[in-house]
Amino acid sequence: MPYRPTERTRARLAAARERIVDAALDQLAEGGYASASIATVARRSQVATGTVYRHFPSKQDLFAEVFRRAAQREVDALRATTGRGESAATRLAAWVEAFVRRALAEPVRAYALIAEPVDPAIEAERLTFRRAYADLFAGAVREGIDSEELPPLDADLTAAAIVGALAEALVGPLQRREAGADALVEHLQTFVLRSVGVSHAHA
Amino acid sequence: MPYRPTERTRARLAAARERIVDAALDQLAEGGYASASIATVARRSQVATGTVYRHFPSKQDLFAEVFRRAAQREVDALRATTGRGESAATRLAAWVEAFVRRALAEPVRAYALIAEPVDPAIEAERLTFRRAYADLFAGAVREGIDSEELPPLDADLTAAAIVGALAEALVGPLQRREAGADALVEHLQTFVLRSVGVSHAHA
DNA sequence: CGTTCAACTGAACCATGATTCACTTCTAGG
DNA sequence: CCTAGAAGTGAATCATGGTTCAGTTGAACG
Repeated sequence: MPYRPTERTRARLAAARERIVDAALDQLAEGGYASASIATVARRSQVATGTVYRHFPSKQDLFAEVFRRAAQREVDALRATTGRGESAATRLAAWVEAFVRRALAEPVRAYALIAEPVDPAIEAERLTFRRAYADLFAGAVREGIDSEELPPLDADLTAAAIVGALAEALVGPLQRREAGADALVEHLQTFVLRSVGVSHAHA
Repeated sequence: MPYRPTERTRARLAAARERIVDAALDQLAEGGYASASIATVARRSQVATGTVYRHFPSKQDLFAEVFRRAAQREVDALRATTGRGESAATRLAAWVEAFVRRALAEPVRAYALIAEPVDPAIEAERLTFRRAYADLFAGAVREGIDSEELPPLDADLTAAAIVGALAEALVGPLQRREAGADALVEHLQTFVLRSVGVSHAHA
C-alpha cells in the first residue's frame, strides 16, 4: 500500500504553485489581463492547463492571489520610501511620487492593476488592490489629523478619493505611453497635498 | 419596380433605433451592463435580436452611442445647475453636489456608467463618459485660473484627477447602497475645492 | 522490480452571448 | 390585387476561453 506524498514532493508542489502565481504576475505585466488566460499562464509556468486547477479551484481564485500579491508588493514599495517619523505631508508626497514613477516605469502592469477591464468576478479581487493603497493613505491622513498637522476630515473617504485621483490622472499617460514624469509628479503632489489641506504647493 | 422606402417608413426606422438605444439605457440603469445583452435589449425594445443589427453593426457600436447619450445627459444636468456668471468655486461645488446626488439616486446606473467592469471594447466607449465630465470640470478650472481665482495648475490633469476622486469615492457607497448623501457631498466639496487651491472649506 | 496512488497532461467539453442568415412579413407603387 | 424588394424574425452558428477528465507518468515503499 505504498505512496504517501513526502516532504520533498510537497515542496515540489509548493514551488509549482509559486511558479504559476509568478507567471500570472509576469503575464499581467507583459500583456495585461487580456493576455492572461489560463492556457497562457500554464504555458508560461511550464505546466499543463489542467495542472493549474490542481492548485487553484478557478481562475478567479488564482487571480485573487495574484492581485493580493501585487498589492502587497506595491504597498510595501511605497511604505519603504518613508520612515515613521516624517510628517504626513512628506509621506504623502513621497508616496505620490513613488506611485507615479512606478506606474510609468511599468505601464502595462500598472494599467492592468489599476484600470484595465477585467471579468466582473475578478474585478472584486482588484478592489483588494485599490483598497490596499487607500488603507495606506488613510493611515497617514489619520496620523496627520491626530497630530493636528492636517485639518479634521474623513480619512477613509479622502484616501479613496486620492487613490481615485491618482489612478484616473494616470490612465491617460499610461495608455499614451507618454513620459513627462517630473511634471506629473509635481502636479499630482500639489493636488493631493492641497486636497488634504496642506496649503503650500511643494512637499 | 415598386418599393422605395418612403418618409413614413424612415420615421418608423428612426423610432425603432431610438427605442433600442433607450432600452439599452434603461437596462443599464436597471440591471447594469452585465444584464445588457443584445437579446435583453432587443426584447425590451420590442424587436428581434437580428433587428438590432439592422441599426447597429455591433454591440460595441450600440453601446458607443449609449454611453455618448448618457454622458451628454449627465453633463447637461450638471451644467444646468449653474450659470455662467458664478465663480469657479461655486460651480465646482454645485457640480460635485449634483454628481453625488444623481449617482446616489440611481446607483445602478451610476455604477454602470462609472465603474462596472465591461468588455474591453466597450471600456473605450465609457472613456467618453469620463472624459465628458473631465472636460466640463476642466473648463471651470481654466476659467478660474484665467480670472486668478485659482492658482495656475494643469487644468486637464486636475480635472481628470477630480473625476477620478469623485468616482472612486462613490464606488463604496454605490455598492453598499448606503446613503449619508449630505456628509458625502460636503466632504467631497471640501476635497475638490481644496485640491484646486480654494482654502476655506465650504463653497 | 511491482504495486499503488498522487500528480500531470492536454484534448475534449461546455457555457455564454454576440452575430448571422434563410425565411417570413410588410410597404410602395403599378 | 400583384410584385419587387426592404424590413423583421429568431433559431442556428460561431468564437472564446474556462473547466473537466480519461489516460499517462512519476514517486514512495515493500
